[in-house]
Order: sequence, then C-alpha cells, then structure tokens
Amino acid sequence: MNVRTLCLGILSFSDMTGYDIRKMASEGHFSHFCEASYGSIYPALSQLTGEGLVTCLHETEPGKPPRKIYSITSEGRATLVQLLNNDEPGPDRCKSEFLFYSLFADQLPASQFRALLVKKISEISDKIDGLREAMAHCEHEPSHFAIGYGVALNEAVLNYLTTHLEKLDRPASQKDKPAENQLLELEDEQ
Amino acid sequence: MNVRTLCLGILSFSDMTGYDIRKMASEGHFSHFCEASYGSIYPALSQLTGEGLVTCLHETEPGKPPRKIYSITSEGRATLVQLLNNDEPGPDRCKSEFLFYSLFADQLPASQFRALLVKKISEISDKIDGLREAMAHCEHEPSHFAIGYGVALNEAVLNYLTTHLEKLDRPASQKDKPAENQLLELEDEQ
DNA sequence: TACGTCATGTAAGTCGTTACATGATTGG
DNA sequence: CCAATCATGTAACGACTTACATGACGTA
Repeated sequence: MNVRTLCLGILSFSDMTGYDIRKMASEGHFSHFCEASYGSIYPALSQLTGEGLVTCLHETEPGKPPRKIYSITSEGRATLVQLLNNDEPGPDRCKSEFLFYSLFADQLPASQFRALLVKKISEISDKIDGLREAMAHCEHEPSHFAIGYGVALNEAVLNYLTTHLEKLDRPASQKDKPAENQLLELEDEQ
Repeated sequence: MNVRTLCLGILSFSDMTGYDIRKMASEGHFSHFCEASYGSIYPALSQLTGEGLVTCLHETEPGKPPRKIYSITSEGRATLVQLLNNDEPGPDRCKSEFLFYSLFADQLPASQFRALLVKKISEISDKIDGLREAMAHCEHEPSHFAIGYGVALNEAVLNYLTTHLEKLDRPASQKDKPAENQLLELEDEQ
C-alpha cells in the first residue's frame, strides 16, 4: 500500500485537497492503519493527475488560500479495484517505540515509565473518543468496520495499560490481600 | 527506534547472531512492535562493533555453518540507557493493508473479503498461541508486559473479526430472530 | 535428491521523511 | 498582533527493503 494507492483510495470516498488527505491519513479516523506526509502525498497527486487517474480543480476564491481539489476519475476507480484484486494485502506492520522502551522499564527511573504510561493512556483515551465520534456519524459499512477495529483494539490496549498502572501503584504490601478486597478498592476509585 | 538501537536492545538480553536478532524482531515474540531485515541488521552490527558497543565472536565449529556471536559491551549498555533517556518514545505507527483493503470490501467479490477474514483470523490465532507460550516461559517482567500487550491487543482483534465474520455468515432472514436463538445456533456450531 | 533451515553479507534501488520555503487567513 | 491553521510544494537525505550471491547441514 504505497502513497499512490492510499490517495486513490481516499479520493474514492470524496473529492479532497492534498492537505485533507494528509489529515485523514495521519490524524483522522484512518490513522490507526495508515500514514503519509506532505512530501509523499503532493508528488503522488501530481503523478496520478499525469496518468489521468485523478483530475485537479484549481480553486482560487479571493480571501482564501488557493487550493487544488482532486477528484478520482472512472479510470482511477478501475485502477484501484484492479490493484486490490491483483495482490492480496501484505501483513500488518506495527512499530511501537513505547513497547520497545517498556522492555527496559527496569533499567530506568520508575517515575519515568509511570509517567509514560499515564501519557499513553490519555492519548489512547482521546483516540478512542475520536473514533467513537466518527463511527457514530459514519454510514458507510466498510469504514464503520475499519473504525470499529480501531476502537476494539485501542480499548483493549487502554484496559491493559490501565490495569498495569494500577498494579504499579498498588504498594507491594497489598499484593497478598484477598482478591475480593482488591476488587472493592478498584470499584471505589471509579 | 532505528535498527542500531534495536540490535543494542535485543543484545542486552543475551548474546546472539544477526540471524537470531532478525528472527526475534520479525517472527519472534517482539514482532508485534518491531521489524528488521538482514539487509539492515548486518550492517548495523558491523557498525556497532566498530564503535565498541558490541563485540563479535567468530564461532567456527566443524560440521556447522560458521557464525558470528555478538555481545553487548558495558559501553553499549550505557549507550542504550542514554538513548532511552534522551528522547522519549515517538508515537506508535501501524500499517495495515488488510484494513485499507477492508475499506473497499463492498466493491469486491463478497467471497474474497470473507476468505481474507478467515485467513486473518487464523493468523491471529496462531500469533496469540505463540505469544501465550512465550509468556508462560518468560520471567523478565518488562518482556512479560510487552508480550502481554500483544496478547491483549490480538485477542481483541480476534474477537472483533470473529464477531464480524459471524455477522457476514448469518443470512439476512435471520437478522430479526430473537437474540437467544442466535446464541444457541452459534453454540451448536462449535 | 531436493527442500528447508541455518548463516552471512552486499548492492541497487525504492520509498518516504525532514526540513525548508512561502504566504494568506482566522481567532484569541 | 501573534499563533495556529490552511495550503502547496521541493530537495536533500536517510533508512530500510529486495534481490542477489554463497554455502553447508539435516531430513524426508
């Protein structure tokens, strides 16, 4: 899935500027499974225009920065479907510096890892909120599925991280308490 | 987290060959958050050796292919901790061609997406089994945490995908059946 | 005997990021 | 008025992947 295909795919949903595409991929509700920067999107868009897979409308409204609105052509749509049919999707690949970092949590100041966990938890909470919001307004079934995937995944991670944080915070002396008591305490905290 | 740091990190656990490192990162129980190929690992290892951050032992047992066993030096350990302290981990980045593909599920033969789901489900099941296995034998707390993260995440995804597959398979006529009946049918299938 | 696994390495090339350059508008 | 956001683009650079080259051992 290179940037060309990504642009084609996103434009198949609606007309957009390069700026919009970047936002969708890197910050929007598709950002949990793709990414692209301006430096790759703009060249890809010119290339696709040259090939007739998208068209470009120069919009120069006075009082607004000029924008280029790209639309996918029927040829572009055909190419997209062809690309998807030709080769099946490669394996998912994730890079988490956070998890790599966590591997050495015992060799670093304890407060540092704790702070990192807290930060991560808050980031993920925000992400989930955004995805839920998007899902509520989304009619398109496949997009709904893809966003729901992100929600499910991030909720599991959030839960895992939160549980781990509680473990870190619970003093060692409480470790041997009966499970029931621990449960009660957790409920009190919420 | 470049390949240099990755090698340093993995070697901080135990001595290894480049071949082993690649396996750990790309197939082993760290593969859900990092990745590296031979083409980047071998050069990184020579570079690190040149800098004195790792040492290399040529092992040439007759009847076995010669191997180079790398060990991290105390200097290497210090550098690793320094790297981790200096800059905090960047954001996690995931690329899922599967999810991108799923966005266009309605524009492709229905059987094709179904087959893809089934395949993905089986891959994830295997992955979870492997991670669980690794976790059972793992004493090192931080590794345990990182692997547990992978288990939690993949179980959520597995569950999401399985539920979705069942939805696809349930004929439209059954959609309005009482929930209890659907549950019974599902249990019968297993 | 042929294939899979162990094992190392290089060279060419792809792909994409980072950083820079530019400039208008909007909101606090 | 200053910062953030909207908006487009390029050039240099870097990191990594792919494909190739090589070879020995074990096993079905």
